[in-house]
Amino acid sequence: MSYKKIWLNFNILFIIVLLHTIEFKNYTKMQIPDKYIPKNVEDKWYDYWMNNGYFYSKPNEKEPYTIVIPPPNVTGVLHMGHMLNNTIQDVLIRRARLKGYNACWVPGTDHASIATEAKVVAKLATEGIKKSDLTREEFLQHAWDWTHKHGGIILEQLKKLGASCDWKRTKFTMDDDLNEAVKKVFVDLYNKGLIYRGYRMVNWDPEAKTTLSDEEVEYIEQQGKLYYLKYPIENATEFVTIATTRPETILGDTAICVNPNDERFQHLKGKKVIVPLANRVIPIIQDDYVDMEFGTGCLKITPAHDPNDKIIGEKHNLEVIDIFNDDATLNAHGLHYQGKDRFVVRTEIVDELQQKGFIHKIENYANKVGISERTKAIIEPKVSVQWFLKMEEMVKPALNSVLDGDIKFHPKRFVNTYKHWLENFKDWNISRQLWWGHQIPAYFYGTGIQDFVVAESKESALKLAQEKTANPSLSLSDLKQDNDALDTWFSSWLWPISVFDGIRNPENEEIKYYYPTNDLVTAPDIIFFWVARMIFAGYKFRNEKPFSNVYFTGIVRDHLRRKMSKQLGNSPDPLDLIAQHGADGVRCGLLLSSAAGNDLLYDEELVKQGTGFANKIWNGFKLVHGWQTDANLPQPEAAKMAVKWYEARFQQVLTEVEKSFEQYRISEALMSIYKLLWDDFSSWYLEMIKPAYSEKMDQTTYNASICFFEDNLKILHPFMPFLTEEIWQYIAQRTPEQALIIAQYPVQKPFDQGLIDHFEITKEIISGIRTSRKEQNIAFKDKIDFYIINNLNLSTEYDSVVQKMGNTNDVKYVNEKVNRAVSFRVKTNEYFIPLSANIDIEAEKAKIQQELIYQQGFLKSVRIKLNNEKFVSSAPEAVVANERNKEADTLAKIETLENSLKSL
RNA sequence: GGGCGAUUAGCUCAGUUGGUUCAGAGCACCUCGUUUACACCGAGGGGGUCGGGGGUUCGAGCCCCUCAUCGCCCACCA
Repeated sequence: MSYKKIWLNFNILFIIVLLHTIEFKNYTKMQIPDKYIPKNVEDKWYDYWMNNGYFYSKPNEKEPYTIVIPPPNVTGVLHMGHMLNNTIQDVLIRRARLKGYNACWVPGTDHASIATEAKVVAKLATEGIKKSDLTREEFLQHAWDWTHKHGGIILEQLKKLGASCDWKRTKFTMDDDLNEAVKKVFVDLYNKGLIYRGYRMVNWDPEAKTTLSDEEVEYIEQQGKLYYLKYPIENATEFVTIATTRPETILGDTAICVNPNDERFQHLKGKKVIVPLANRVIPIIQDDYVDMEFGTGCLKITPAHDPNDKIIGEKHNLEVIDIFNDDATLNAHGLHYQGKDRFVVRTEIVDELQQKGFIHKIENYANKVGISERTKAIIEPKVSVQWFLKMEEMVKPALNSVLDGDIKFHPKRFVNTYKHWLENFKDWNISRQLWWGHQIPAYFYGTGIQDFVVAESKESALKLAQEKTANPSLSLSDLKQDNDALDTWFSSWLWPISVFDGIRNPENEEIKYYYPTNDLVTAPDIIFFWVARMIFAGYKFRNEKPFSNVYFTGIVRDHLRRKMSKQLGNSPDPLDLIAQHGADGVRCGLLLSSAAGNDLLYDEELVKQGTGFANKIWNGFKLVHGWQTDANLPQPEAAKMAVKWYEARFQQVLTEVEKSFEQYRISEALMSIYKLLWDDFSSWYLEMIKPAYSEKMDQTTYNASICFFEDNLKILHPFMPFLTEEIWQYIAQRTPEQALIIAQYPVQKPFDQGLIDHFEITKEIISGIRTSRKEQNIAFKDKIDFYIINNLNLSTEYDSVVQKMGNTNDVKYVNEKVNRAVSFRVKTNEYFIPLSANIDIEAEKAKIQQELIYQQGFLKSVRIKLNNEKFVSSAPEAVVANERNKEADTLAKIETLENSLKSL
């Protein structure tokens, strides 16, 4: 044969082999990728879920499980807080879906009145357009354009995370139907006398030029100064010295106040002082509000710009002089400072006062100053006519439901915060001098403060106005709708009801089916803004709670405990993170360390742990998937035990997971599953049943393993939806009805605790073998002999497991110690591994000696307890019996050890 | 100023009505190891007087008092 022929034959042979291989593979199982690469599969499965409509929900015969999303700002972008929050919601929803509930997660966005308006104003400013140059309609057109351009991006981002929202239900708080709900509620509350118009001290944001609710004001400490000013007493040469942090407001002063009990100022009674610079004459009044200890004991009263001064002013019928324009520049009352900003004026007026000798002294002084949550502008207290909602009667049911536990907070401690706030709640200022929002449905027909009617439409307003004025000739053009918009929260407090159209159509099928919702997942910083108000609304408009559980997430911080923020640049871009590590990894990473209400210290290591976990599971699947079976093979003893054990262990963990979820300990649930799959399933179960290299597996074990794998995937799916669906679909060809996302969650069954306990002992024995191997430098691949002195008469059914996992020959039972062997003890049984080489007797002795010392010490501590009469007489019987058992066990163990020592 | 919460291993945290060896988990760390699923691995290991002090109890990480430190929320001291 020539070389050419040989070469040709070789080629032919090669081709035949190759063809055979290809045919063989097609014939058996799907080829699976060697690595799990999230970005290759995540979009595929999300589209699959969407296309098959698994996220969609409509009322049916099943029990509903409902969550309404905390609607993010419509033009917002996803940040780490959203990621955490929505991951938790998705876990809850997916789990409910698997458990057979009709799971409904309603997504949507909030118009975020002040935040969005500020963005639009800023955007217009870059184009050289001022808000004040536009009509309301023109401005709103810009706002809508902006909303359409940026709105909903955040919802698209949530899809990348795997959020299984019912997207057909997506709502926006300014949708027409939601707007109607807001109007209806406003009119209703007005007609019941709960909404009123009042002239009150409110928080004024000079930047956004609107009022704010008390909750929208944050207080920050500021290093300021305390100015001591001298006011000349009328017709005298004397001065009265007052202390103030805001010298510019002297121009609005309408009195000086002292405490009536203050001896120092008795002679001033009935006198008057002259306001420096303004040269107005104002009275000296007395009120015990004044703290005699603070400052000079004299207080200047500026009713227009200080809430307390306002109260005193009302009490003493003082004049109110407002010195500011809407942008906090001074108005005509500001004399020659008119038109200048309040802080500029502060500096200048101090100079002038100094020059003119009105300043006694200036001290450094730290005080708190209120700033706008949104614009960060310093709040100016100001009196103006605004709309208010009476809260008094709303509070009671809302407080009771939480105190009674009808609505549960997780963690519980937020109940205190909630209670304290509700007990001190003042009427809610609901009007805003903004355009972007729900316009107040009040219509003015005159200029008087009460010349208005409230109605859902202009047409019905007209009728009311005609009746009220007894003027039938009043026409639509005589009516002018209130310019103000409502506080954002006045629409979002209806969210759990309005998304199901429960305000306009209280009897509709959807609201009756889905309401009350089950769980609310949100950040604690909006407990007052939103959570409390939804509870108010629930009882007010449905006479029922809006949800049963509130899960408060923590704040996502970096590893230095700094809050993640754009400004600091310490927040990773969530989408980059997902692209890089996969949604499952990110979800896992976020959940692994986020107990409810605890802040989460984000660390990329956690995400890596998540991806590592995904990889581990994938590899386990590769192993199982690669096994070839032989129906004629009997099931090995070790595999039989492994199957029985894993069945029980799985059930045990399933129970743990249920319990964790009941308590909303979601990270704990994930950790239980993590350990089950990594330690129990991969490190123990799979190793126990794994056939030797190139050998086949029996059908029984194989089938059981596939079942276990499927059950594992089911319980993991809520946490890692993409990976689990991917593997699920590789395990078998599935129809859309058989997708994992809608599979049936494993059913809880009783399990054999004794079996698990016994296996724990077996693990200890195997661990003992491994330790001995290590100490003696015996490689794992070398098979060893193994002997037991079985004092406990443990059953031998686990011997096969020991043999396999310890790589030993048949386990041999003996009555006497084995010579030339190392030994270890589990419970009171003793185990021996004979050595071919000489053993180090001294080392062995030392080891036993050490164990002996520990046991003797332990015995001593047990006996101290048992010899204590008071312990024996007052401790519960079970506890005492336990101590006696410990004593007996320890004695037996000590005996064993002493014998060993002797025999050496 | 008032209230709430925290302080446990190098880090992040569990520890459920005081009682089984209760001082734990994950990560990190150290040692050894390619036994073909996985080095994103396996086996083994070290590490904490549970913030300090006092008290109650037969028994305290857990209950009480007190001090210290940190965090959060609320509040009109000019």
